Amino acid sequence: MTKKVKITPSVAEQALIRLMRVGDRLWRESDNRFGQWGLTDNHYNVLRILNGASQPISQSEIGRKMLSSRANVTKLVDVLEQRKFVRRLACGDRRVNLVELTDEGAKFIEETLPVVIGAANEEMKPLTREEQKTLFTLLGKLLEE
Amino acid sequence: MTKKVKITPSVAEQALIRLMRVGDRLWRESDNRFGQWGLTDNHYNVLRILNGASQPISQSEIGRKMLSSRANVTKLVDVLEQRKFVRRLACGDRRVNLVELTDEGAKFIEETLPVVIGAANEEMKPLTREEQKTLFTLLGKLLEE
DNA sequence: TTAAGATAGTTTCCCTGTTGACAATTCACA
DNA sequence: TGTGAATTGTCAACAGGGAAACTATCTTAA
Repeated sequence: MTKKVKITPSVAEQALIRLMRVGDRLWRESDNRFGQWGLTDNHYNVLRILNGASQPISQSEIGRKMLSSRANVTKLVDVLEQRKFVRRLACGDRRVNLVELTDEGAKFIEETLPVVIGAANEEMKPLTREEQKTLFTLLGKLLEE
Repeated sequence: MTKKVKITPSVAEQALIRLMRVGDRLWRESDNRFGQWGLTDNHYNVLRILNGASQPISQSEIGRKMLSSRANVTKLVDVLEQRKFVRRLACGDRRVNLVELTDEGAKFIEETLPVVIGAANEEMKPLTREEQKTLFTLLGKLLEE
């Protein structure tokens, strides 16, 4: 038996580890779910962002909103465009591509939404509505710097 | 302007989205931190698991504890062994490799621990100790099936 | 006006992790 | 006892995402 390091984790660390664990599990399950439609979680994320935006937005803006590299946004939009869920528009600034949700993309979101919502509710079922709210606000505090 | 889908997210969904966001951020920061020592978060994870185990444990056991595929555990242990942080032992069952932390591995953990702990505390600073505890228990409820 | 710097998107290369196939070994049970 | 099923670790192939280099374009300031 070799030497071991005695570690007594603080509350902060324990909470942090669980956060990472839960997050990891959610990302996996989410990715599985979207795989069923030949997409990644991140692909869907782009669709949701575009659906939520009041106007077409640039790729770099998308990248900023989802913490993804510009390079990756290019790829994501590529496949979404190939699937006709999304359209690239030229605009005044010739460096930028504005991206817009197509009707087909909106239809896709509409059709898949029940599944996504159902999964989320199922996921959070172990918590009461009140607990979900506290969780929400606690996470909010962590998110703002 | 194309058609949009009207979405009014439930509390469950909102909490879930924040969970994924926070988790994602923590994994990124964590990976950055360990990159400084030429390791991945997951490499370090293996070390911590071995340090916490009372005896050498098999690779598949490691994989189970960290939700990683057997194939990946092979690679992780490969580099840790190359770095002399870890040792593979034969055992009764000739299919399995028992893995054990070396003294050098323990030393590495000991030296890097302050940084890791400091980062965790910094991360959770926006929450009071009480809030950290509630967060911890709420996540616990989500983790057990 | 023009030259230096900033910004957007793409491409290429690399790293990490998963899946599936495989060989070696062990287990279950007829 | 012996045969089919399960388990363990490894390898090859593949997919997703990041970083850096590159081009095109725009902005700023002299």
